[in-house]
Amino acid sequence: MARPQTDTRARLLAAAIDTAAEHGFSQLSLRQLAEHLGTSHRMLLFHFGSKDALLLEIVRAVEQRQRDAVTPSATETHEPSADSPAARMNEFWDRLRAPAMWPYERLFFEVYVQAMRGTEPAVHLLYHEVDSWVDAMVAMLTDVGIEPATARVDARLMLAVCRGLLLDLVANGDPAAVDAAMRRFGSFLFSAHPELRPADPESL
Amino acid sequence: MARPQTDTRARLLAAAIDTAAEHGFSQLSLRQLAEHLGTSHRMLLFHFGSKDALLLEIVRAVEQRQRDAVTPSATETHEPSADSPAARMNEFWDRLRAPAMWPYERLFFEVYVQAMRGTEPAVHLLYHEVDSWVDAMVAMLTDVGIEPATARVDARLMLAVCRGLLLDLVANGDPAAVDAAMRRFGSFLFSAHPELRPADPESL
DNA sequence: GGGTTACTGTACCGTTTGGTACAGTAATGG
DNA sequence: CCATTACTGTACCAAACGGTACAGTAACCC
Repeated sequence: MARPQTDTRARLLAAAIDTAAEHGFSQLSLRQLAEHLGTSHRMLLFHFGSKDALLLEIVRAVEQRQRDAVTPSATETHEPSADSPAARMNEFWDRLRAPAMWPYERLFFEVYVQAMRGTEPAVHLLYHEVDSWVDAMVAMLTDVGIEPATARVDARLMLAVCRGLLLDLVANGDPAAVDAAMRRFGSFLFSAHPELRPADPESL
Repeated sequence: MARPQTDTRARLLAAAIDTAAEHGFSQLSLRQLAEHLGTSHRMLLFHFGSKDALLLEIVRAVEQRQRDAVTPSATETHEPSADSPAARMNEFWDRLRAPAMWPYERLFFEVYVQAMRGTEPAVHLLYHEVDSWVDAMVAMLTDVGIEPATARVDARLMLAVCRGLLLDLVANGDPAAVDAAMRRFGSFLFSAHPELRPADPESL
């Protein structure tokens, strides 16, 4: 047993992220985490060096997930605006609101709140957080013909709507009410930009 | 010295809320808090019984602040729709986005995140949280003539916009960008409800 | 076979945590 | 004057925390 080197470490990290998503990030202790993972806190310190180093890797994973959520996946054939704007936004929202994502959204908000307090491992999340989301949404909106100046404001607003509705959803668990509010926002957006309106208005 | 009974307690609680708003809620320890308050953790336990009891009182105070923020203050003469809808919404947002409120909004989000995890003293926040906001905004919107069915969806969306933009604001501190997004949302809302549009479009 | 590398368990360290025991002080009410 | 009430400081407790020391064990390479 001299080979693996970083194999167990990667397995532990993936399991640690899931555990943090499921049971909480801010109150996490190495001993509790190790118990969930079927190991000892001694092993976590061996593989990650310190608690902060482990938390930092979790934060980086959350950061990566946020980027992946907003960036069109590289596996798909990427033809610019293959689908209608409405279809792309619906798909985007459907991915975010899926119940399977709730633990990871809770994890995101937990890290975000710690980051806004300046707590050390979490603060790295904020470095490009809002900017990268806004940039990605601006790209999505300009891609379909909205002038950049307007797109930037619309993108920031849409980001806020997504975050606010997710905050509602993960705490209250009422998808129908949240979906209705998102559809309403879609209709606002398409009223302001009639050129984006889908042929079939029911798809909103 | 037999009189006061609850005087010091009230003073300590008010100071504890400010300290939690300024320095954080979730990582708070009785000893650190006592040091900020110029007393000892022994005193906090004497006046509040336990840490959880103290945190619960802070949570209740956060709850109260949220209700006060959304309910028109009782000190003002309360004539229905004395001001235009646009003016009332502007006033509402101005109150929320004031830098002096940032610590208390951070405190709110911190408690909210703990509540969505089910953490014990914080969870009381959620019991009537979204409902009371939505109800108050529904009242504001129906008050100016919007049919209740639409008002409920609009209110939930507006709540999400406020929360999302505040989350952006308290973490990134860019009032201009956030204000622009809120104005954009206002224009969306007033396009959907032309009867609410103010006489002076510049007031948006 | 021997040394190196990768990993693991046990046992411990100092510190901080929420909470308690207990003695003491100071003012009021009878 | 004395008992009660309201409060405060000191000193302690067991538990949990992050982190370390050290002695192993098991697989691989030479």
